[in-house]
Amino acid sequence: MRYAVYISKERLAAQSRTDFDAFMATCPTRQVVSTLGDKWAGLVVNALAGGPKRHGELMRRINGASQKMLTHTLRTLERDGLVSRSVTPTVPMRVDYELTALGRDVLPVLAALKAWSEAHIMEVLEARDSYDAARAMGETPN
Amino acid sequence: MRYAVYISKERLAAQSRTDFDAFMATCPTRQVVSTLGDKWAGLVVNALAGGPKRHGELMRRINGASQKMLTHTLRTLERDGLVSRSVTPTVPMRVDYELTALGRDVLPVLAALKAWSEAHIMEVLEARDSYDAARAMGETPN
DNA sequence: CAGTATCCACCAGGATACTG
DNA sequence: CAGTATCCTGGTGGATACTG
Repeated sequence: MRYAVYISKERLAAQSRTDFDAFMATCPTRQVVSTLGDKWAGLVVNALAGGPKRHGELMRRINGASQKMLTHTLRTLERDGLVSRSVTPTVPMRVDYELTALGRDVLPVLAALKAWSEAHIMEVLEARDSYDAARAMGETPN
Repeated sequence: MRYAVYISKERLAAQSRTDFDAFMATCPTRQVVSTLGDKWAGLVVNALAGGPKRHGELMRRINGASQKMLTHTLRTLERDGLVSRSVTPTVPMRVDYELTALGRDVLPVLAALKAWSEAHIMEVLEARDSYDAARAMGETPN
């Protein structure tokens, strides 16, 4: 997910429902997944589920994200209307990020994704192991 | 979603639950999303929801995917145990792809994602519009 | 028909250094 | 503190041509 295929909402509204399957470029699901699927977005949204957080808090909480990517992820989420950004112009400045109503609305979906992943990750990993093992030796899938 | 960060299931099992939030590299959700989020995977799984399909059928159905990416997507899904591949060695050969039990199990999650996307895509697009409009003119977020 | 092989463009994302 | 700027890499994914 990672293609910036943005179409106008006018054009989208003009499309028939069946076109969604035919042309993925304009598929709403892909547009959403391309944001939510990007490496850190899910983590950030989850981190913000507990309430507003400052930039630094998120940095410490996410662990592994560079400021660049954290900032970029926050910008994308803000642009998509899932997160709001509020600046307090003190010195040093203070910036708080918070989920919008739309952002809070995604939480259940993310939770469902997370629940499924945790419930089935072992099966997936085992499938990978046996698949890889089969190729490793001379093509004997057993 | 797109980083091949694969860890052994032994190592995963050894981790405490809290580590999942701290180190995304081993986060089950990310592992699953990195497969499902990749450009065509969702479309393919959805296309297979209606029953087994041949390679050519999928090509025509997905519309826009190159054979390379379709094949690659199918291989990844097969490796992850979501799709099974069966070859009939006739001339010309015939290959059928089918969702496994695990694959069918993801459908509800995908459906939830799709439902949310279609329900809220307009809000997202509008948010993008006003965000972009605000930057376009001299920084007047209104 | 169902792939594989090769070449190539693009951009996500990391590292590092600097600013208001 | 919260960013921006720059450089650099590796992987994704498209186009095209070829094979069993």
